[in-house]
Amino acid sequence: MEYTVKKLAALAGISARTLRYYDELGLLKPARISSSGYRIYGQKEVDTLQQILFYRELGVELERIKEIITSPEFDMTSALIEHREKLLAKRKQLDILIANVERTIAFAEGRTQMSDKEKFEGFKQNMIDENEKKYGEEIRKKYGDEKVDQSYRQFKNMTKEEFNKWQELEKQIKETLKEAFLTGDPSGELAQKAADLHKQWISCSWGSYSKEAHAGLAQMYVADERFREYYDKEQLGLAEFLRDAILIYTGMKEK
Amino acid sequence: MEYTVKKLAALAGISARTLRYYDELGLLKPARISSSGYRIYGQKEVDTLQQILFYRELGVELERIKEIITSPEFDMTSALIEHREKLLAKRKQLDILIANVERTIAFAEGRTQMSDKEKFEGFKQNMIDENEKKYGEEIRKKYGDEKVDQSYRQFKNMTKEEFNKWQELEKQIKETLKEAFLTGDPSGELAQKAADLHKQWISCSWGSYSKEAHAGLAQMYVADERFREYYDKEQLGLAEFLRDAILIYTGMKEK
DNA sequence: CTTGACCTTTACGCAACGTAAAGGTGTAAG
DNA sequence: CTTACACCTTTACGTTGCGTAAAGGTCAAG
Repeated sequence: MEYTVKKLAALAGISARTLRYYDELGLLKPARISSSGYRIYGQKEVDTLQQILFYRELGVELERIKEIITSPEFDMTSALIEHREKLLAKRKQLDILIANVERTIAFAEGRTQMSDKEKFEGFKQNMIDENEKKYGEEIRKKYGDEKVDQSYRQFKNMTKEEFNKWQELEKQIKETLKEAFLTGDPSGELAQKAADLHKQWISCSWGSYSKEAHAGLAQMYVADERFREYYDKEQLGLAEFLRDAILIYTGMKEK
Repeated sequence: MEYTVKKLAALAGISARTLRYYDELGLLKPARISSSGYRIYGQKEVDTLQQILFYRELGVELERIKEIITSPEFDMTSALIEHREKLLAKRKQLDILIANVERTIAFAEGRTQMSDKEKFEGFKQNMIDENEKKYGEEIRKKYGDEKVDQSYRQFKNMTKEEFNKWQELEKQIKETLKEAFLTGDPSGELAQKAADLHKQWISCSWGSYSKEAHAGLAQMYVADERFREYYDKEQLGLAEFLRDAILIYTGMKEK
């Protein structure tokens, strides 16, 4: 299939000017020029344009895109896989923004508290990592946490001490779990310690404890993406690892 | 709390230049100017900036944003609700793009066919609404859901039938629960039906079932915000209501 | 053979800042 | 006390990714 500027533009949902501009930059040259000077694009150009638009969507500058796709090491398939990852990350950021707007609505209606910092959650691009690295926990402690904790405690109707213990346990579980994950053995000492910490953790919020409930929740950690993501975003496979550790801990699984 | 340019910029994840530019445009004026000529922002400005960034995120021009937020009919809460809708629409578009990149990967590997038109699905902006109106659920079913479901199924290692049942149950639980919520009685017939559906639901992903596990999970529904939000975003208090219904269903609570 | 929808190049315009330049301010440490 | 340094100010020009004319050539249909 061959396309003129207007036709390719219509197909891709961009303007003809954009295509001429891309030609001018040397980013996307037409396959050939017709006898009357018209730009004619072919199959290869269609695919390249798709790549360009993926990069553009992700906020890459046109000059940089040119460098990337004209590089001899450029591989279509691995580029696509990278696009996928980046798009998923973008979606996560969007999810944070949506959570933000929902929280802000609740705040406007007086249903909850909200710190100034929380009001801008999800806007920052890669600032997320930067902030974490630069200031570590400090900023969060200073502005956000006390208020946030307050509202969480309300829901969990815990005392401040109970809540602190709960939070501390959560941190310990994650740390122990990540360390245990490196051993690869869910029946090992570290993994079993994580499972024990996890038992204490759920005992905090449930009044009681039972092996069955614990094992059941472990299953849920893998089955339900709300939980799975929470652990897997730290380390892929961590949710599954925790499940196995708990199943062994509760005696629901051998070895 | 009062902020200088740099501090507010850091809070919101933008540059100081941007704040000065917004001042220049008359989009966001500081609350006052210090004796030495410094811009000082207050609480009101923080909230306005949040609004501005929501609009900016949605691609609205600064001049237009100025018109909107300085309009006498401007209502914060309804604006936020609109933001939420737009952001959800944006997420839908992103989902289409993600489905596109996944399809393109499959195409590059020769696992499927793909038309030129399909290669640009998800790039176009307002095409979203058009697509929704024109094809309704069809496109999503065809491209989006199937791929998404596939990856979920992998993690849950369910067959397609099991997965469909699981999804169907989830929908029924929500519907029944919302209806039951209106009666206000967690021991009533509808609420108990929801609890029973919920039992079936967890039986799908856990191999087994126990009352203790079920009751434990119910506690977690209120204690853990990951779960709580899932139900409370439908209707505030729904998570708590479900917990009570399940506790009664499992005989862990009287009345 | 004319009309209208396409195509061409050239060129200026614009939004939303980034990036210096040149200078004043605030405060903590030597 | 002053010196350093991180902040603040205004002014002003630069950049990216196009939009939008202007002035003209091309092509298929009626």
